[in-house]
Amino acid sequence: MAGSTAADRGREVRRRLLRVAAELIAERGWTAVSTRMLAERAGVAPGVVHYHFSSVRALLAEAALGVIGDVVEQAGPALARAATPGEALGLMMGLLEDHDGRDATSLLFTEAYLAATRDEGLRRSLAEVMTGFRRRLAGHLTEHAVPFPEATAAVLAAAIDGIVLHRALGPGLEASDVAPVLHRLVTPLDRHAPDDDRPPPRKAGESA
Amino acid sequence: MAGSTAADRGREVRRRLLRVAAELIAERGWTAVSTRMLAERAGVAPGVVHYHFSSVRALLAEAALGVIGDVVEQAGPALARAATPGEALGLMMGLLEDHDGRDATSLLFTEAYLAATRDEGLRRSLAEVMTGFRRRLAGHLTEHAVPFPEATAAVLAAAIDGIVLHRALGPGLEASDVAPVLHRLVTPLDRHAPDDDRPPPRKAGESA
DNA sequence: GACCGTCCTGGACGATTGACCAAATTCTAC
DNA sequence: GTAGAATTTGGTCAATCGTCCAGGACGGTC
Repeated sequence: MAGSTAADRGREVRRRLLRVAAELIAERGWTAVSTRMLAERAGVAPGVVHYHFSSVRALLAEAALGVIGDVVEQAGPALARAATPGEALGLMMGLLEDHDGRDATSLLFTEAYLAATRDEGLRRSLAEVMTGFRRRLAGHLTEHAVPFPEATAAVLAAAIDGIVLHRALGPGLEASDVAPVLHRLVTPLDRHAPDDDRPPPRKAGESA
Repeated sequence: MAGSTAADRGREVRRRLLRVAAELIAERGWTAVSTRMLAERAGVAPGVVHYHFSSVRALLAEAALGVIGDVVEQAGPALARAATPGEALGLMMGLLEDHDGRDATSLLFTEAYLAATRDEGLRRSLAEVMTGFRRRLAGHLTEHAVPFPEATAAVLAAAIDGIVLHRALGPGLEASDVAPVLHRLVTPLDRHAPDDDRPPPRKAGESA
C-alpha cells in the first residue's frame, strides 16, 4: 500500500546521493569526489551510484545546481520584498554572515563555477541561474533610482562571491565591515536618498 | 663552462615543472593534476617530479604561490604610483580586461583559494600575500580620503576575484561596465573629488 | 503459487594514481 | 685520469579510479 515502497525508497536514495555529493564536493573538491566515497557515505553499494545517475559527473552537476538553485530562489523573492536597496543589501549581508567561506555551501558555489569552465552544460545552466538572479536584483535597483542598475547588480552578486572566497583565507571581512562599503553602491544619488536608506552605523574599533 | 651545467639544468627543470603545474591546475583542476601529467608536459620522466619536490601537493602549492605572488607584486607598486584612486581603479580594470575568467591565471587564483581551505600551510601563505596587497591598497585609499579605507580595499580585492569568477560563466561583465560602479567606492566624499578623479572614459582599445 | 519490474549488491575490468627506488647517466672536483 | 655528487631514467608497488554487469532481494499483480 501507500503508493509504492520500493520506488519511494529509490527516490530517497537518489536524494541522499545528491545531498552527499554536495557535501563531498565541498570537502574534497569537485574532481576528487569518487563513486565509492559517495556510495559509502550514502550507505549504499557502489553500483547504486551508476544506477541512479549516468555518471559521477552528472551527479555532481545535478547536486550543485540543486543547492545553488535553492539558495538563489530563496534569496530572490526575499530581495524583491525589500522596501529599499539598503534593506535588500541587509538581506545579502545576512547571507554573508551565514557563510564564512569554509562552509559547504560557500565552497560548493566556487567549486561549481570552476567546474563550469570544464563542463559546457553545467556552465549554461549555471549562467541561467545567475542571470535570473542578476535580472531580479537589477529590476529592484532600477525601481529605486540606483545608477547603473544592471552593472551594479552584477558587481554586487560577484562581490558577494568574492568576499566569501576571500573570507576562507581568514577572518577580517565581517559583514559589518563590508556593509557600509557596499551600501555606497546602492545609494540612489550623490546626495542623500529620498527614502530611509542610510548606511548601517559603524561599530567602533573594527576596521581601523 | 659558465659555472655549472648540471645544477643549472636541474634548476631549469624545476622551474619548468612549476610553470607546467600552474598550467595544469587551471586546465584540469587542483586535485586532478597528476605526477605523470606534470612529467609528460615538462618533458621529463615521472621520477623527476618527486626528486625536485617532496610531493605533488607541495609542487602545486609552490607553483600557485609563485604565480599569485608575481601578479600581486606587479600590481602593488603600480597601484602605489597611481596619482588618484580613480587611476588606481583604472589599473585594476586593466587587470580585469586581461583576465576573462577562463584564462590560466584567473582559474589558478580560484583553485588556490579552494585548495587553501584544505591545506593549512597554503592558507597561511596565501593569506599573507593577500593581506599585504590589501594593506597597500588601503594605505593608498587613506591618503586620498576615501571612507572606510580598509574595508573598501578588502571589498575591492574580493570584488575583482568575484567578477573574474562570474565572468567565467559567460560574457556580460566587461570592465567598461563595472568600472563606473566600482568607481563609486573610491570617491572621496559624497560631493565631487578635489583632485581629478572621474570615471575613466571608455575606449574600445586595450588595457594598461 | 508463478511472474515481473524496480532496486540493490558485490565484484570484475582495465586504467590510473602517488610514491618510491636501483641503476644509469652526466657533470664537478680533485 | 678517478672519486663523488647531482640529476635522470624507467619501472614497480599497492591502492584507487569510473564504469559496467550478472545475479539476488523485494513488493505488487496475476
